[in-house]
Amino acid sequence: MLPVTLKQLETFLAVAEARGFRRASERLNLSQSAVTAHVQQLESTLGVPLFHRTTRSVRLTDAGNELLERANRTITGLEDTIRSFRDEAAMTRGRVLVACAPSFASSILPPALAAFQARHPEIFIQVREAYGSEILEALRTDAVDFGIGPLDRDDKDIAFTHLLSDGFVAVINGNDPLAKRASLTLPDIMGQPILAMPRRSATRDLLERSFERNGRVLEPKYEMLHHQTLISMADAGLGIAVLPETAVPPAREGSYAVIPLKEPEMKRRMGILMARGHNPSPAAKAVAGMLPEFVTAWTRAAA
Amino acid sequence: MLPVTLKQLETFLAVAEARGFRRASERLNLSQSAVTAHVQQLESTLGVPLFHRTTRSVRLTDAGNELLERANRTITGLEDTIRSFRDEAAMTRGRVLVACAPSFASSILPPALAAFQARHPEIFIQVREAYGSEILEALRTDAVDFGIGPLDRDDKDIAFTHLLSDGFVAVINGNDPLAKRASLTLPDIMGQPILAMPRRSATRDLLERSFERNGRVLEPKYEMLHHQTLISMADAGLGIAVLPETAVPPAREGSYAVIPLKEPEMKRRMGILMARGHNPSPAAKAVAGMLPEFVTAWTRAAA
DNA sequence: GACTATATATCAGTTAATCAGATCAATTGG
DNA sequence: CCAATTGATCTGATTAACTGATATATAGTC
Repeated sequence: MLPVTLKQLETFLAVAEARGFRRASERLNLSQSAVTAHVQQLESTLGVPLFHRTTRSVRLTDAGNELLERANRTITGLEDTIRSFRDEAAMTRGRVLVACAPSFASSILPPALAAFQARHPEIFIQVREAYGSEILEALRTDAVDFGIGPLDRDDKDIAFTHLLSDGFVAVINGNDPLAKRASLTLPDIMGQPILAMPRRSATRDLLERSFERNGRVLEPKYEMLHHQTLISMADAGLGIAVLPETAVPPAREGSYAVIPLKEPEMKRRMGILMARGHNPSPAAKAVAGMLPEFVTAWTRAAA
Repeated sequence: MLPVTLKQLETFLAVAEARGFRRASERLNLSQSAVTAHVQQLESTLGVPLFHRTTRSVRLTDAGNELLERANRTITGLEDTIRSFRDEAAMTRGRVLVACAPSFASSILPPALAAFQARHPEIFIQVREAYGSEILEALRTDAVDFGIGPLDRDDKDIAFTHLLSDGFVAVINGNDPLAKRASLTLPDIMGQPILAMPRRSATRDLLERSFERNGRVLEPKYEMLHHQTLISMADAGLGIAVLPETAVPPAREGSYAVIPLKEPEMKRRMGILMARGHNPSPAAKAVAGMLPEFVTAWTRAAA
């Protein structure tokens, strides 16, 4: 353990600058005796006198001059460090990495990020679109600060904060006979060509399991990576796209129909995923913390 | 005043290296609760979490990694500083500047310096030969650590430590009638050609004042800068050299005679001169401190 | 599933360090 | 010569720091 304290060094610097113990004590809001004690402690641990003192003048010794330089560097360095970390805490600095499920990334996240960036332009936010398993992997390796996605199964390494329960919708060409229905069931669409997400995605998994529970096998006609592609294909009358509702922009007049899929209930719980024991930075905490508000705003707008 | 302490930083470093609060506490000879407290204080003042903690693992956050670097630099820098000053205190480093009267510099000082350098080869000692007034000037401007010379008059800015009382001797050619005398008085030599030091020297001053008190004026035949020159000239029969006894090497067989000048007593008190309020470095203190021993050795040898 | 071992967090009590205030000695300027 | 100022020193009181016991959580084991 180091035999000096920062107080001693700061006192020393103050005495050197103020050229007097008494003046230094006033500047430090300390008693003069404390200043004397600190300097004496320093001199004793270093084994070298630091000041030539008479009652009328205080001058640095050669050793004192050397310490002045070194101590100044140390103290200002520490001040810089503290300031830098406080900036990060005040979120005028820092970076946040998020792994986000594609549906959320394309719907609710953008306005939330825009609002955050408007208030904290210095924070660098990086979003990576990822499927459920990739999100968990990224969390486990500390590659991201937190994830946004579905909770597959309870994982004791992952803390889950619920954001919304996401239903599924069917997207169909406006002229399709089914387009007029207020809601659809799985049997309604089983005969139709299905446009689905690729196998790796959690959405696809959920859909597949629902088919299996109803004694069918999901055999998509097309398998597309991007939601927008699926929607465009459904709009073109190529089939029925089955997508999480968050992934589908509200239908414009005279275009495709968006119809909720009911029976069986296929809900996936979307939320914030964080590695248990992961201590989020202030910026990460702030980003995650503002999400619920934008979720409710989005659900209100969709209704 | 800085809101962090070195203890906190050291504890943080220990936890980071030991990857655990408990192991760190053992390494620091501290209780685990103290370690926890220190880290929490750091996190609180910086506003940023430093560790991801589970009961099983302690990992640095991004902020923690940054602090690790900075704190390491700070701590090792301070350790270097302390080591450097301790080296100076242990006199394996340092420099000493001395202003010394010529007589002392040519007689007692050399063996003393040799002995000191043998024990402390790393200390750089610089000796400047100087007359009394020059020594005082050097002391007042902090140009030297201490001086060795005569004390002209009491000066409240100068602290004096007595080393020896230096008498005067006459140096005469061995065949001179006066050479057989056991001692001489001022009237004995007043008729003779005098070989004396230049006007600026304290020795010359003292001699001049003694002549004046006896109603005479000192009119030296030759005025030489170096003691050895005066001695050689006296040896050659050119006159009587009047010198402080410390300035004259013991006479060799068959050469010039060295005869004490008595009546009037002309003694000058030689000693260590130090600016009052000047805090000598350990090395300077050591050099000054070993002088008395060599003074007694010299006077014993001369007797 | 219960149990053990191990980890950090928390709290209360004690200890040690720190500081303020008064006093002293030394020095300077009026 | 006196008043004012400065640094050193001492003592009592306050504050901060540390320890030890306890609580809580988790991973591994039988």
